Amino acid sequence: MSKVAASSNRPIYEARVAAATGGVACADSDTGSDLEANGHFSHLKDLLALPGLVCLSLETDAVLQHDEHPDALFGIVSDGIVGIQHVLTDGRRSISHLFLPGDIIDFRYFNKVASNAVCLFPCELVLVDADSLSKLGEDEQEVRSMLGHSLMKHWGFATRHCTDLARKSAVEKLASYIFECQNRNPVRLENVNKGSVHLALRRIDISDYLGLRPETLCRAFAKLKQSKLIAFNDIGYVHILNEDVLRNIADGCSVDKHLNEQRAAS
Amino acid sequence: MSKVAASSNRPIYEARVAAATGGVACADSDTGSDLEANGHFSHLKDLLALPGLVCLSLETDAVLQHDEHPDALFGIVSDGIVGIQHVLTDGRRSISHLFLPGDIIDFRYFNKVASNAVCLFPCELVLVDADSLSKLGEDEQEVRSMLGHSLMKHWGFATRHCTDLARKSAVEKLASYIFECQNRNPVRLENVNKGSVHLALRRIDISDYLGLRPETLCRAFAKLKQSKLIAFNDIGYVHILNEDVLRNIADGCSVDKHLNEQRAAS
DNA sequence: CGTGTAATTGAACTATTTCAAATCGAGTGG
DNA sequence: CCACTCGATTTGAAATAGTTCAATTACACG
Repeated sequence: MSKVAASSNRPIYEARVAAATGGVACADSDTGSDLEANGHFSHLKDLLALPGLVCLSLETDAVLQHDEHPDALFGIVSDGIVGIQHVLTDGRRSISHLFLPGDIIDFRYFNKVASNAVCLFPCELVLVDADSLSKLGEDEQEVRSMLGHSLMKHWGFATRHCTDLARKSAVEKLASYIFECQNRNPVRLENVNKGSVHLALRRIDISDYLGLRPETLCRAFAKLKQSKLIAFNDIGYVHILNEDVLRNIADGCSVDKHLNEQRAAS
Repeated sequence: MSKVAASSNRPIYEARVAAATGGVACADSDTGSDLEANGHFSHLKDLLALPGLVCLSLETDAVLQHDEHPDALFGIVSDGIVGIQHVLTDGRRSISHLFLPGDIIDFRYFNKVASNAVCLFPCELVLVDADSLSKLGEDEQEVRSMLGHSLMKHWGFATRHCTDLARKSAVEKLASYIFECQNRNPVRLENVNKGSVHLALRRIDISDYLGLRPETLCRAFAKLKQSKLIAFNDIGYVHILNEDVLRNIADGCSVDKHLNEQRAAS
């Protein structure tokens, strides 16, 4: 369980990285509880304390090569963000799925997807193989059950993301994404400034995730800002000013009506 | 295991319906093998032979009410198509996921999705609960493993569908959908006329699935037809005339270049 | 204080939507 | 068997949201 690379230049996950740098086995203080909170699984600490787990450190844009770790059953994202990226022959890119810290990447059918798992930031992954898993004894069954739940949860994310992509306008997609960040991001810092949501990704990645060009995404941000629904405070964070209206927009309540009202009033 | 309604006016699944009408327990001749082929699971026959399983017959547009069957762990679609449908407050509709005959709908996290499972055709569903499952004895574990695999497969479908929705043009989406039908549809009839693919859904449902308006979908069909890439034979079926080019389009190889070449040549 | 990348803005262009109208097809009743 | 009806599908023309491309600004880093 050696570390290949360390440190991250992002401020957001600093606390987590610091904890993880001490080694995964003793990451049961702070990181552990975050992971647990996200995974709804009480035995994650035991799982991470297993001997012989491989801990991967990957740089931004690194592709997760499953063939290099054929024994790995699943991987837990302990830091960074992994995206499932698909590139059309054309060159057009899209990100279809996100794995945030605490999320589990199930490798069992991974090879069936013609896309790559790409690190959108420097990432830390803990790989779990069947052998290590069997050392858990009677808890192994519970881990496998957790795997199933994790999978179902991610199927839900993917399904919801499809509804975002299918019929929503750029502004609606963005509003929906902001709430997705609010719900999924396990980072505790957001509790400090109430209503402040970390956007997790760079603009370009958000636009790939939402099926928009960066320019369009930028204009969507501008519209929400002009309409006084959100404000930018720190870099990478947005402050939700009117959660009700923003949620209506995310749910597809004739966006423009709301936006035009707001903009006319200002 | 009583049948509420029977018969379907669609020609496609006639064989299956006929087999299933004899009762699920004895559907191990034809239907069983189809289901098996789709589910990659060799014990489905044993599973379907379990006593006490609930067999649901649902009409078109019926919503699958999971609360009415709280004990059900999962359901196997034995006939018809179930779609996960989401309606925006606006009224805009989208279908984010499809369950075809042989597919397994996992109920464990079903309530976490704010969408409805809607029958897009008259459907037959076999519900499996934990009690019945435990009667399988040592095979139970294998069934649970199969559940995991099914889930992973469907996560893959959802992920791929996201890439279709995100950046592809109407024509590309349609081409992609045609191949999805070719791959996923377990109906054997398509083997009879080589190259003939059953489109599974009505135009309106395909358009909901692809995030397009019916008019746009229709124009996409027209373009593929004009370009001599597909032809319509029987109703609901398309014949693929140039699989290579169609696949290039589906993979996003600058559609219009291809289409314009083809149309110029005609 | 330059340098390079990411983010933003503007203006022309294009694909998709929208709305309205026509056509098709299955089922119904005479 | 044919006319009729209702819903699904198709076609057309105008409107619009998003893309494209080019240029500018902002920002982190050495």
